Amino acid sequence: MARRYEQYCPMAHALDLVGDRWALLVIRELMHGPKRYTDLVEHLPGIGTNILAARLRDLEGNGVVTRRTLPPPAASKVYELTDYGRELRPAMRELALWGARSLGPPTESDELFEGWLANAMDIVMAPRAPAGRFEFRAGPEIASLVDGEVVDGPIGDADVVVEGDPEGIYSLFVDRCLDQVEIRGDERLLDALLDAAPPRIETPLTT
Amino acid sequence: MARRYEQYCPMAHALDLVGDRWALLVIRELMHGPKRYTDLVEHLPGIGTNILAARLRDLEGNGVVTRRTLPPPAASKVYELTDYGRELRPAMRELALWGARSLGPPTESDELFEGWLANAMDIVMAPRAPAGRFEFRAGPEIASLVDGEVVDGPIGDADVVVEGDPEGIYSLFVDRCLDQVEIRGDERLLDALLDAAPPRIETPLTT
DNA sequence: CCGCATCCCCAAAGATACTG
DNA sequence: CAGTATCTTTGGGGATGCGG
Repeated sequence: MARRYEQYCPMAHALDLVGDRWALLVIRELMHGPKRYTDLVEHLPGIGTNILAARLRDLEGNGVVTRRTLPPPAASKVYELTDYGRELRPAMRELALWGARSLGPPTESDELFEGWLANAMDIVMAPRAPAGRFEFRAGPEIASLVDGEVVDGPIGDADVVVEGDPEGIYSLFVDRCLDQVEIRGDERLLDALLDAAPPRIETPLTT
Repeated sequence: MARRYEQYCPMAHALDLVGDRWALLVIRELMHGPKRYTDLVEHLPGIGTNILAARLRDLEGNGVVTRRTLPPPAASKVYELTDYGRELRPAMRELALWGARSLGPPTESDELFEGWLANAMDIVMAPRAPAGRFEFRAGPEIASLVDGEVVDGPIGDADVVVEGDPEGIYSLFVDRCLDQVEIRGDERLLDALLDAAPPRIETPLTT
């Protein structure tokens, strides 16, 4: 674990627990539910295996993550968040909302790892989404929102289906631009979703 | 600046901007208003001067901080948050609230730097505080809350004055324990403050 | 004094190979 | 599959220097 700040400050203490590099991204992955070591490696492009092992050790020691062995015959180990770890969701949501304001559309160098769409929807839109069945498709990536719950993959009986490339989805979420995506179904309900969970892009990118 | 994550994720992007070690603590200091380089060094015990310079450079490049030269005759340089930087407040508040739940009372090794009380009050209590004039004293450290605004130092005409040592203040804020502090004035108003902005300590420390 | 830059050292991160 | 071992690189911590 990285060195502690040793200041009597709630935020410094929070950073002692989850402020190390990669820690919050590991937690982001575990927000969807328990995952195996290898699953984590796949969803965290660029992380070294030793780093992941170290982070999981630290987070476990800090009471944020627990290690569990699945009952036989599966018998593989999974990592999952503790109750305390799950309570990070509001903080992560605010941080993600803040980041979204200067994120911009995906570029060449951005890794569009499996699950990016579900991740973004879960943390940015899910908490305030209206009731309804939404399905979003960005190339191979498909994620749905059912009454405020994010579901990986397609759903049947969707009220709205949105299809486009990552840039199109971005322009929809951030700029409310409907031109670069194909929309089938209840457009008003989609408007309600965009109204309820706006990424609130107010600040231009400065750099 | 540390290496970027290069993932298309709003949170990963936020961490690219303010996820480096010390960055959020620098921003915490600037939340109260512009500060000079040396003021920052004093309030961030343990930071290397080169690290602080690097962080300020990075944050400036990321559009979170600006550098300004005061008009003569002062002519000294100050750093202050941009509008975008100030918008980090909700994220920092949530993170601090989360951290507060496992912070515990101050220990020997915790540095009780100047301003810790005002900091904690500002980020944890100010956003939901009821109208009223509160003054808190923990040894040499005095901070006040006037209608939801944190003010350094004592105020005249306070509705409530609370006096105690850091442990006592902690037990008041976190455990609602009134025994270790001396309270003068309107106890009901103090109750309202504690109700409105509870640190919500629900999870026991696991380590 | 203020605002850094430089230097040295070590700990953590990255990359890769390998093992129970 | 789930990590450990090993090596290299990079950034942080601490002290000091130095121009404005």
